[in-house]
Amino acid sequence: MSSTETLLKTLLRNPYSIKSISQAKQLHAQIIKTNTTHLNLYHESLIGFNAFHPSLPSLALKSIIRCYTSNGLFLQTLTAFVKMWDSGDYPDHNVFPSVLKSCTHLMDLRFGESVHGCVIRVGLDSDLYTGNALMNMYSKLETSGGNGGLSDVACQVFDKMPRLGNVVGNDMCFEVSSDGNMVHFGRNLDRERVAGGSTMGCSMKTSYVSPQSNKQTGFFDRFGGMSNKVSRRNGENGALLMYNVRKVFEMMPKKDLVSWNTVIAGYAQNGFYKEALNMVREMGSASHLQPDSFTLSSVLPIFAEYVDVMKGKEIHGYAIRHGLDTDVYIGSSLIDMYANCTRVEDSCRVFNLLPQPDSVSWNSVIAGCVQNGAFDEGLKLFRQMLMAKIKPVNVSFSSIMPACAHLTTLHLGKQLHGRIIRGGLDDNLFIASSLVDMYARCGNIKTARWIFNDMEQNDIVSWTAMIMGCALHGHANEAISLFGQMEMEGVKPNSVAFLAVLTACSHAKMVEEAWQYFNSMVRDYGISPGLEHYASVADLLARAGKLEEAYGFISRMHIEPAGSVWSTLLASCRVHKNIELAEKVAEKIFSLDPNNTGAYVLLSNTYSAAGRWKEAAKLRTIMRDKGTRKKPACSWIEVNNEVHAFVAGDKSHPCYDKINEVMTILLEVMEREGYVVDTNEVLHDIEEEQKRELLCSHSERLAIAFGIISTPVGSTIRVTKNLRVCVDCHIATKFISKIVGREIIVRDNSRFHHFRDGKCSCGDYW
DNA sequence: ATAGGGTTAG
Repeated sequence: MSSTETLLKTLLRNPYSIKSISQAKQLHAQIIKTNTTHLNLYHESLIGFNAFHPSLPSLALKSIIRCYTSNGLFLQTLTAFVKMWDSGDYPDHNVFPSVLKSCTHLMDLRFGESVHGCVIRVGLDSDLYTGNALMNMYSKLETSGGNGGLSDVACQVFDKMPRLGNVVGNDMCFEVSSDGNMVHFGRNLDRERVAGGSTMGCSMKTSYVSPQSNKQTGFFDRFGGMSNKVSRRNGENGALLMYNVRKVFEMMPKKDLVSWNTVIAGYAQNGFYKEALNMVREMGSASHLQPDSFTLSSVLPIFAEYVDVMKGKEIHGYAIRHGLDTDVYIGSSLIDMYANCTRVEDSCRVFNLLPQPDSVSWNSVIAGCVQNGAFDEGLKLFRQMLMAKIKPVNVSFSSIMPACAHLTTLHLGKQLHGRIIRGGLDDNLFIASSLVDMYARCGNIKTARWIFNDMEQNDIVSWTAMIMGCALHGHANEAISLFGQMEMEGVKPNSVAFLAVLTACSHAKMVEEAWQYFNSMVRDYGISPGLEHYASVADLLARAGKLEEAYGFISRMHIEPAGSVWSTLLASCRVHKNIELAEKVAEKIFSLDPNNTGAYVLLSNTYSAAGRWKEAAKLRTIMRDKGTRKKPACSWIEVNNEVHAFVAGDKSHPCYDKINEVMTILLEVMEREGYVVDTNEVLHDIEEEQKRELLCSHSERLAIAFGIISTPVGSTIRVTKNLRVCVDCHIATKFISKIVGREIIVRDNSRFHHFRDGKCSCGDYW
């Protein structure tokens, strides 16, 4: 504490040292000028001080209230307000906006309603600033439920706090409908009508001191209040929602741009999109006011959610014409809107044009990239953000973590986790869920489970992350058991959760169980299956060898099957060498997508596998004529933060000689132990020895061989492939894992095969 | 006194 502050405190503690109002005013001015960290202390002192100088308190309290609010000391604001009210002094138009703002931040609707009562009583209900603050409060705190205004969660917080005294026998001012909702307010209502209801008023006899005065922030983040755009999107069912905002608005004799913007934002945030847009129009016609940056950044999220890029662009154009396109608020909304419309490049363009991107702009563009699958770009931007000295916040971590999860870069994820813990952010629901997902996807199920168990509440997202992690890594039984536990704990599965459990079934060849879940989803939960659910079941049937059944299932889908759904069946036709069906399926794919090169290759390989070289060659000719090229199968492994990628027959790696040496030795041992190269699947027009060589230089095997020579003995080898693992490689890797005594994890886009001691976690179900 | 960004998807 500085010497000035000490002096001030001493003066305040010795009220007799102050002799006149003017001296007091000087002191007071000094308090406001001084650093406000210890405002709390000053306030306490001031209260004592007031007792000796009864003429002073109102003056001091009035300015200190504004001071508290502008420094985020919202509870102190309310305490001071109560003191002021108690002292019988009327607050003025400077006080109410601050007090109402504090109520809004503390999510205390009931206190706010009381304050509204005071506003009316004092006769300030026509004050512009006060009205605006009132509308803001109602639009943020009122929910559609009939519980008198507070959401369940908010009630829990609220009930723990000391309340104001009961309101009995005052001349206040709310009319209450039978369901407890306030439907009208006004002055001088008949006392009798108010008495029996659940009315709140403003006889503030008790003081308002919360035990939580040290922890004033955090409500919003923890309970997803107004900082969460999803949680308040409940406009469909809330007839009463926005009623009071509207009412205040209509009663305001003077409205300015802020008033309009507040109502528009209220409508937009509560899901009344049509009304919000109508108000923008009305604002122009009725008041000749032009939309400003506030208006636009309230409206843009509507088009983001509607995925209406044309309307979004209109706004963008308007912003440019009015020189508002470099505004960070509009910029962030535009970034989000474009990203939501899957136009990440446009998001980046907007971002790059911002002269001074702030934390939210950075987080918007990072989230935009990650949500559209541009993981590397997201990570790059995250690093740039750190270099720009922008401190990562909650949102930053939960936005970037999925990038680590999908790239399975465990070391990066762990680094971020470290930062999260050091920042004390690990109890955030979003962050914890994203961590569970990251660890689970990286195969670190134990750590995922540990974080999962440590969470205060497990919602559908964290459950699903857990289930999906188990499913992808072949722990089907654990996934299914988790799903059961989730249902038992009353967490209702959604379509993503069902997808996760179906994936688990699919990975373990559990056909019966899959049907059960598929049917239960429709029957018990009324969720209609999406493309992914169909794809998952079809994939399961096909891999299980029930090819005809899979064909029938896909044919009977009630939505158009995408090429990808047919493709998994085609891949299985190849594995099971069913040419007739493969031809039928390929036909379907070509009718949907004539240039699907993957299908040409698969069909051609199916012919090869069955020894029908002519047809295979014919297809390759067609492909060549069409000029289409399949993206080559590619595998990669990360060693020391460096990615080493391989394609089949790849001799370009600097360590190729070593790799080749290892593979030759391995092949010898493998064949001695019973491995037979399945040469059937390769082209017929090359020598047998060449076939062997070709097979033994699959991209997966090159990557594994490199892993063997470049990573510590005993450590896990992690390889990723951009296509499905092939059968021959699968068998070979089982041998390799046993011979070198290492765990090998091969990921083929969607599933992880854990090879250990000659076995694979998937039970040879490829 | 008003506005923008986040977790699960074979």
